[in-house]
Amino acid sequence: PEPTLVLITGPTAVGKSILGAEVARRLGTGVVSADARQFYRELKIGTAPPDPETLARAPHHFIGHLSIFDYYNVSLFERQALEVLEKLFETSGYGVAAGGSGLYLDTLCRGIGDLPDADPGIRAYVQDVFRSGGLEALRKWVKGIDPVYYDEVDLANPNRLMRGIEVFLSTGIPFSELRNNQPARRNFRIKRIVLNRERSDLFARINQRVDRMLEDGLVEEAVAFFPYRHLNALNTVGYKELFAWLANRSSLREAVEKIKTNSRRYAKRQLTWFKRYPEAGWFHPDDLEGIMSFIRNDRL
RNA sequence: GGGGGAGUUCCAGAGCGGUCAAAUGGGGCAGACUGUAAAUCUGUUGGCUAAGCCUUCGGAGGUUCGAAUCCUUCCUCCCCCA
Repeated sequence: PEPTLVLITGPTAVGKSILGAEVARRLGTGVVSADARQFYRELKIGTAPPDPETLARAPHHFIGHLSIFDYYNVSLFERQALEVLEKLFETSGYGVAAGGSGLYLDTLCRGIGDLPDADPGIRAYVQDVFRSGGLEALRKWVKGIDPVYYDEVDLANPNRLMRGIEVFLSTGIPFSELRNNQPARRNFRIKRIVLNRERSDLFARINQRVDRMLEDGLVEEAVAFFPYRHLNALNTVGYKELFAWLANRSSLREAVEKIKTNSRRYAKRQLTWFKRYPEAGWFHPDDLEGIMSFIRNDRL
């Protein structure tokens, strides 16, 4: 039979890790984490990685496999994760992917095309142009090298504009031509589970989790990484707000509140993303039995 | 007790006779998203039988064709002198 990839996703703090580990345990397989911040081994508190007990329930992959100094991207993740999944499929016929990074999960399901990795030098150069010339400069540039992309992009979004430019600069081919929108073929079935709970409950959990991180030493962790605050891995909720405080741009109190509201917003953005899968099964994290039967029901 | 200042839409805070359902920011809500993604970006935010109408700018009166904006009075806060 075709192997099955069980995707377990949902907003931050909903309870993905524990449920994902338990589901993997029951299926006799392992967990591929799809959390773009738990990749970094140095970030031990602010990214809320699974605790030892959870990790012990099933083999986990892609948690702390990177350093904050490493370059990484979704495509790298796609290749590596697919490899791990193949092995999991061989032993149990199932694989579990748990995490809240929508783009990473999507890439596992449908691929992301084949483009050269970003060249750090080129990226820095394009960023310089943005810094000095602003959005206008980027727009003009994109319009000149790739009018098709210009008509498609969100012209207010610097990152999107810069990506198009960066790709053109490193390949000489317009981004709009290189981007292929056909989903990749996959040799496994996908069961998508979205975890959710009442919003008031979710938000309360988020707030509590932030308080717990603070007790666990989030501030100390942020202080330690302050010198590296410009690294992409540290442009992360929980750290960037504390960096603002450390740079004297806010009070500690304000920073903590900011962490909470930014986490809530992140959760909302995730929910918006997850709403696009009509085939997904939405469950409360406590409904383990419902989830297991959804996974085992071949007609769904 | 005397003197001065303030009460604005969820919050902060502009407005100081019409162009005000009311700037701006925050928060909320909704959304976008194929290589930075816990990133980045957008929209919306009094109600309705919606190109129109209704109810809002501490309360009550008043002036005016017309008030959040002027007057009277009441209530509540803040500051200074005593």
